[in-house]
Amino acid sequence: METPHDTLFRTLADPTRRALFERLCRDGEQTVGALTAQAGVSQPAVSKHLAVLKTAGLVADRHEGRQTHYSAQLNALAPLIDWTSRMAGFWEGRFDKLEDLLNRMDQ
Amino acid sequence: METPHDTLFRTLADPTRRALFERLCRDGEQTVGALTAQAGVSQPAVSKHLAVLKTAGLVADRHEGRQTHYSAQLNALAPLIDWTSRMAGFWEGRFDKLEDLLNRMDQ
DNA sequence: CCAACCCATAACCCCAGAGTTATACGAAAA
DNA sequence: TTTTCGTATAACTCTGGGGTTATGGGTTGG
Repeated sequence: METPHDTLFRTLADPTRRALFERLCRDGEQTVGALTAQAGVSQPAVSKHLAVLKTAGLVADRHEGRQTHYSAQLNALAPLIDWTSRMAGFWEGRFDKLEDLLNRMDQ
Repeated sequence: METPHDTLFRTLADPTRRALFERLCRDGEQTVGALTAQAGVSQPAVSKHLAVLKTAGLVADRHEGRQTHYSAQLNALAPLIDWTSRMAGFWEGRFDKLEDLLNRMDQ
């Protein structure tokens, strides 16, 4: 069986795929064509990556006529945050960890 | 060129390797033998994974006699936190995001 | 209806990398 | 010194999965 962490890390490990997800986070909903234009790989490759992202719950698709719009689903990152927090929790106290996060976000 | 995010995600994508890192976070410093005993793979495989983790800065090694002790380096997770925060930042305001993180840590 | 278009799927190639066994190397023990 | 132990490296195999081109399946426009 594959845990949510397995799925997330594996899905985000590929640079091309992660770039697609980042773009959807940055620029919002995009069509496959728009994504392909900047992906640096062929359209079928983009479609496959989007399918993987969808399976992982990281994106959602919306069909409109003959084009498909994809959008990022930020909730799917929750297991990643959980995992990081847990790893951090093994080390330092809760408040230290929080402080770190806040400082990091401030800069 | 490979960004810190690339390295981190790629390194943590493998379940066996991530399990090794998690164990080092949980139980602290461990010898290769101790890690091998629970890894479910051969000792050379464990050594290779540890080498990859070391290259990524996720672990440090300490030689004592004929055994090598490995320990987790939590600082190396910083780019992962940065990345997650940045993705979250594209979506919601800073306070909403913070609230989410706090809620998540509370449970 | 037919053509052009957008996207998904099929079929295939190729290689990075995770696993193995065998072996080399340094340190402790005999 | 010789042997045994702990770990790293070498050499190799093999599978997963990311890339490609070709094609299918709806959808819009002429």
